[in-house]
Amino acid sequence: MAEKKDWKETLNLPRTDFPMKANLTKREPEFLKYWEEMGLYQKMLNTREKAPLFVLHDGPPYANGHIHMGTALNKILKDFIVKSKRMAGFNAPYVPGWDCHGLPIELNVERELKVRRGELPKLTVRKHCRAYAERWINIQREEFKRLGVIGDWENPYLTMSYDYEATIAREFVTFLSKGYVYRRKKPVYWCTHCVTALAEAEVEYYDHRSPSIYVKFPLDEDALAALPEELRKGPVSILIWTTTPWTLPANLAVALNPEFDYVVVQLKDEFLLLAEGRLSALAAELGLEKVPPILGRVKARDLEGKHARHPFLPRKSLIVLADYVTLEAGTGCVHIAPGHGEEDYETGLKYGLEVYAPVDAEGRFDPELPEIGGQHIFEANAKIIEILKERGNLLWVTEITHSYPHCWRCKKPVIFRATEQWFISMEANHLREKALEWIDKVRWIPPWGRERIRNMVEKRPDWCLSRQRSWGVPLTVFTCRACGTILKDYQYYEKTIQLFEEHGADIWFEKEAKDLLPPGTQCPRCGGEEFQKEEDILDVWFDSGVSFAAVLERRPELKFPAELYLEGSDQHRGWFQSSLLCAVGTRGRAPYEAVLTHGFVVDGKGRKMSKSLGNVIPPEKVIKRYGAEILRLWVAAEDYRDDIRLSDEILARLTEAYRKIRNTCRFLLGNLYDFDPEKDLIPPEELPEFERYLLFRLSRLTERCLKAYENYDFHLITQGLHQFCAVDLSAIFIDVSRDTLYCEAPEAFKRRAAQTVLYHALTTLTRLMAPILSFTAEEIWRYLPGPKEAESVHLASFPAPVLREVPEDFKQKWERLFALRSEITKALEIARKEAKIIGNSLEAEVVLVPPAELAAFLQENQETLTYLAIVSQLTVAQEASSEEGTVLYESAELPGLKVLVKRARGRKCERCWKWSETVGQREDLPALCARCYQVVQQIDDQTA
RNA sequence: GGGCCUAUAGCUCAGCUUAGGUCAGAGCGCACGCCUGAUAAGCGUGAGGUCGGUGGUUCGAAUCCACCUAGGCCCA
Repeated sequence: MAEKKDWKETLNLPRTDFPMKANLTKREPEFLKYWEEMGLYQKMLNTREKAPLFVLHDGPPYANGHIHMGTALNKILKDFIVKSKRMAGFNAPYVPGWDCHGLPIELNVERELKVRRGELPKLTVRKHCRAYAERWINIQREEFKRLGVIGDWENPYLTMSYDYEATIAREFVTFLSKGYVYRRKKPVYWCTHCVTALAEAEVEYYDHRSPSIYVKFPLDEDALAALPEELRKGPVSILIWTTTPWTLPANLAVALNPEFDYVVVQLKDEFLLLAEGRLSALAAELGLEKVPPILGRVKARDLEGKHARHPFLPRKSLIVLADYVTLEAGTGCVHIAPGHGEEDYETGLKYGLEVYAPVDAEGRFDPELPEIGGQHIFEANAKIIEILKERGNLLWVTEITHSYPHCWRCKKPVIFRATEQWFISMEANHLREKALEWIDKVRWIPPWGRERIRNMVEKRPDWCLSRQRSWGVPLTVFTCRACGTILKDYQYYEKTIQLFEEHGADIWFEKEAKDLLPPGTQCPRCGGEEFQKEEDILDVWFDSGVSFAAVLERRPELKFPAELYLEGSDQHRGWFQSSLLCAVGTRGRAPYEAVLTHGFVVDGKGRKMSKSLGNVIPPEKVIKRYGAEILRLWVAAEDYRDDIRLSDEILARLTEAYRKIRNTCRFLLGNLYDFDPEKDLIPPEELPEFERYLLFRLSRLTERCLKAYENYDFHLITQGLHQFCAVDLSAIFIDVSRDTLYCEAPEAFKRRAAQTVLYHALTTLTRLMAPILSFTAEEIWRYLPGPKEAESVHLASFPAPVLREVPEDFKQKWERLFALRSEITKALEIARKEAKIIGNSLEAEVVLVPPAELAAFLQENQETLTYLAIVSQLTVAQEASSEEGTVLYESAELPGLKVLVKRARGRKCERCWKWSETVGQREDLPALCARCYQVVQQIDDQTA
């Protein structure tokens, strides 16, 4: 007897070099290099030269520090959009940018150089800042590229490039010349020791010991008159509490909360007005044995606009309402000095009070002030307390320790002090109103973005543009030295802007006003010829806010307005808003048609990532361990409109999902090794029903994915692709078709039909996944059989559905067949696990006993069900009973259906492993079933 | 404290807003089997949910309303 033949050689087993193991960490850099060398970005544009433009305008990240998960998420989402829009037929350029100016960089540079603000010349600081920003741009650029994000990385936009700086100045001057810009005092953090304004970020909080005083503001006649009858008997004073006596000289008002109940109480021979909610606390603080009796009640609203007398200056203090007054401390009555506090300032604006701050840069009171003029404010505290005592307006004095802002350099306490600042008016030219109109016209995704930015724009104060710092674009303003007139006309600044184009904004600090102005400039008001240039720089939000002018309008491949801005939801206050205001103010419309927002990256429990919680996962760590592809898959799998969770478990799950998709594609490739689509592809209408049904399922997937790309619903795509791989292909089509693919003759129609489905599935999946799984799609692309549409998958187009429509009864028939299949598998599982009469399903014969309504259907589809169930034999009978060695299962899903499972008849074919009574019928090849005998004969004939 | 948002099985998501009435679904993971011709693969079955909580509207709510709790972004 001949030795046992190895039937494997006669089978069409999968063949492919496509590796099962992704090895992403190693392979990704190779693809990046390949894309870079082929000039992929340029080619992506070239192939869509005449297509309609879709401009996604990049919001510039700050050029400081490594990228984090949030910036990675943002850039990956943008990459999905750019790639998918291109595949969908648009010309989708992507010009990344960086935000380069501003305080954080300046602070870091000072730290590196170990110098304080003002110790180095501005130009020197600026030079170092520029180099610093450049350094981080280069680092971040590489980090972004590593994520597989394709764009014009060689020509990004930088807010510090000369032409960009010139644009900033140009746009500012436009605002200036159109009358939006004005100058007004506003309190800012101020260090009297360092003699400088401080930014929020330059302030640190430490405990500080301050006087704590209760001060009486005697009511003026108008206020007394507003009191109820019974309270008018004697002098009544509003009682306030403060820890900064030195701000009292600047007091212009006393604020009450309109919601609180105010009372007048008698304390010894004095009548005091305060909030009822603070009365007992006050009594305790003063050490009183009992709470003073309430003489009457007062409505805050009745006192609004009336007056109190200043406790020691010959001046009145306006009684105002403010809802930020709390009952947590003090008396419920708050002393207001608009020149020395943020809230005081806002309230002052509301009531038309002067922004009064009689304190010089070094912290000394104005010389004109009686008794305290010329004294340093902190030293004057004691003197002021003494004066209050003399006037009889001090009720109580102690000391408290509380958290108080300090200068980050000299560690001394800072103050709020009003200084001249530049603003853009929200009211000039109806800026606020027009911005709100455009908010309504823009498409906000998700829709609540509109409400959010609307609330902010409705309430926001005028835009304070000036910063007392070095690293930025100067507020290009000239003022006449003689009469103080501000030059607002555009013509005065043309030369400056020209010089910025050539030399950058440094030139403003290098040259004098006369060299920046056109020759012979005279003040339009007084004819003066000497001018002063402004020294402050612009808020960096203005820099990025005009990116539409510097980038969209100036780059030939882009256009204004953009189709889309896409940033985190914090940018409703930031870039979305600054861009909107800049564009509406100068162009009369929003710079974007639509705004898409994403949430923030949080940990597995939904908590924000922070150093103190120790739950930060840097992108680099994920890339090193799993590869950028897994990071991309993560971005695509989560609904980014909410907060986006990231944890080890999530990454583990995603890795599994990735493997499933990859392996499914590998199987498809392996079974197409001898398939030439140009020769072997079968038109859908000629395919058998099972194959047609799968193409229909594939087409439904295609349509759903294309729609999801349009709606930026990437997580639906990921779920859809994964599910199709796991269920439609792996569990159903592949499992069922394996016999056909392996065992039929290579060119058999049945096999080619199955391969046709595999081919369509593969090319469709590859394209659909390309924007998301960019590396893997490209890898598969290289192995695709037949001629390719393009050298890179990213130069291809999205697939069209192969078989969009099938008749309704066809669909129903196949849904029914799958319902039956699932009942058969349940029965098989019982036979396998409980009765242990079979191992794999081919060892089984199934007898179906249908209810009457299914009888005909089962008869007609007996053969189909046999291969769908992957059993060796399947028959339909009227009746069946359970005997030894069989399993009888009664379906719950399909009432009346019984499934009998028993061991298959005949013998196992050594080639195809199906059981058949035809095995052994041929003496020359007794190990084979009839089908395999025939196939092997055929192969022998051909090779002979 | 204010504005906006989120909360469905261990994980990621459907369903909810455009009309409240299939027993709330999917994939993964898990458990238990099978296979060894996708093999550091593949297949099957199964167990998992008070739909964040409490009230309300309704004959009936995961779906509508109110409040609460937890979390996020932006302010104060």
